[in-house]
Amino acid sequence: MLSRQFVRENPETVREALQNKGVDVDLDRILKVDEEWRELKSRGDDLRHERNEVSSRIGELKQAGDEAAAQEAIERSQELKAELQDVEERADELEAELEAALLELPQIPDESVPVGADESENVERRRELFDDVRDLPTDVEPHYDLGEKLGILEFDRAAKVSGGGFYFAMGQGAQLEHALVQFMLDVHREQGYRDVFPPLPVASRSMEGTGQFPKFTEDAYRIEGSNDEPYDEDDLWLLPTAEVPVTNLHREEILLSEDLPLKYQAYSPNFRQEAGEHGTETRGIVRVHQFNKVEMVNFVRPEESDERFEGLLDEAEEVLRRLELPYRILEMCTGDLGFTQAKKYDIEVWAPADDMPEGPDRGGRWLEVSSVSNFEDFQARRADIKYREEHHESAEHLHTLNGSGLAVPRIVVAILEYYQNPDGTVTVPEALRPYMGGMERIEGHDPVGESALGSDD
RNA sequence: GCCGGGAUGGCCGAGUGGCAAGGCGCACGCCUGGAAAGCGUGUUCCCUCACGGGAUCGAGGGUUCAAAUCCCUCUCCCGGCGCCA
Repeated sequence: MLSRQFVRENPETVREALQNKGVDVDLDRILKVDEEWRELKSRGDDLRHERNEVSSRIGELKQAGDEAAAQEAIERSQELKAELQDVEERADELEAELEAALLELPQIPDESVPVGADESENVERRRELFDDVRDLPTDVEPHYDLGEKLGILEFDRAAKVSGGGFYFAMGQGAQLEHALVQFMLDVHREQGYRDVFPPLPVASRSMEGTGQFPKFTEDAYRIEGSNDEPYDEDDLWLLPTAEVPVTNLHREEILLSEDLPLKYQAYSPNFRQEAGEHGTETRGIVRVHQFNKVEMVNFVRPEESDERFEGLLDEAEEVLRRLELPYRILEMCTGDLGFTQAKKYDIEVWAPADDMPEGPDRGGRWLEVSSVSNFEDFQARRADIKYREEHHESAEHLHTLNGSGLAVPRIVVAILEYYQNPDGTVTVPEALRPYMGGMERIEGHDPVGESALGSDD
């Protein structure tokens, strides 16, 4: 959320940001409501001032035993009360409208962010680990076919049990998920992160604190009731990312300067409805309703957030460097920045099987496995998270950042495809072997059940 | 789930209808050869260029000229009982 004062004093900056982000909000209306509110507020303050004076006079008069004068003052006070009620009711309405409107204003992009209309104008910053790629089979099999063939991914049974868009990881596939999670947590722990295992249901108020709500309710899983119905601030939703509980961990708190920078990492499953997202680009486990992810969340001093942003990117990249998976870094342009973000990088891993139009020249495609964002004070203001530099100073909003480190299923896709061997087995990346009981290759499992009888392989 | 007790500033803590005590911490000043101690000032948010004013005692509503204080609803915490993987 932008501060009222900032919007009031920098309307042109806000207007430009709205345009660059492609957001349509009636800024003039907000400015007008703010001005009217301030007028009413100062009128109300004056009335209240008078009432306070009358009120304390009543106390004095009563104590002095002057009942007649006291009665007169009480009548005056009653008049003021009625007048005050009028003014304040109107002021409260305006303030509520103002607050609601401010919640819908997006973060201002950082000055350094390239201006662009949509994702086609994002800027590729660099590619890593492409100098010495593995020898791949002539035809790399897509992860969904290979995964089923190896008996480590189950889609039909997941659809039976839970519905479309879910998957079972089985046997060595399940081991791979666990291994990746533990491996990532170890890497980030070395980088100074403290582990958090959060509650999976989060209240609406928390979704608002990180900026998912009020605009984006349709993608969340609501625990009770329908998404179309109005919600209360303590209604529960399944978390779409651990960013929500972890950032809200310190909601309405004041941290001390010695606490900062504060680096948390959280493994959690993530739940997203992904309405309407079906097709060849999302086959398999590329876009599912539930997936594992390790998320890094940082709380920092405002002056440190730029530097921490680059550090966070490097911390996420470290996972791919150790897994030896080729990837690229993409910087989002203004039009592709999310609602809450001032600046954002995506890390996209190379998945060589399916050739996609937007993929690299050598074939395959890019899969976003991490999104590293600087929210500056946008979330901190919504969630009211502050810090105090010196104990006697007043508190100010700190900066929050986060980055996935990383999304597990898409890493599974990259491993199944990039580490694929001509015989249909998959080599386990060396860094991961200690987490897989020393396993060097994923060779899969025999099928289970009647459906296995007619299969010819 | 039932019964009881709670929620006051960065922290502790008094306050049961009439301007929210006191202590700790922190900062600055005085004092001192220097320090400690001591003394003084400051230490929430909003409006205002400022002077100043307003709000604030878990949240929301009510009673009253006036609510931290009385009444109602809710949230969370603590204790006891019950149930439970």
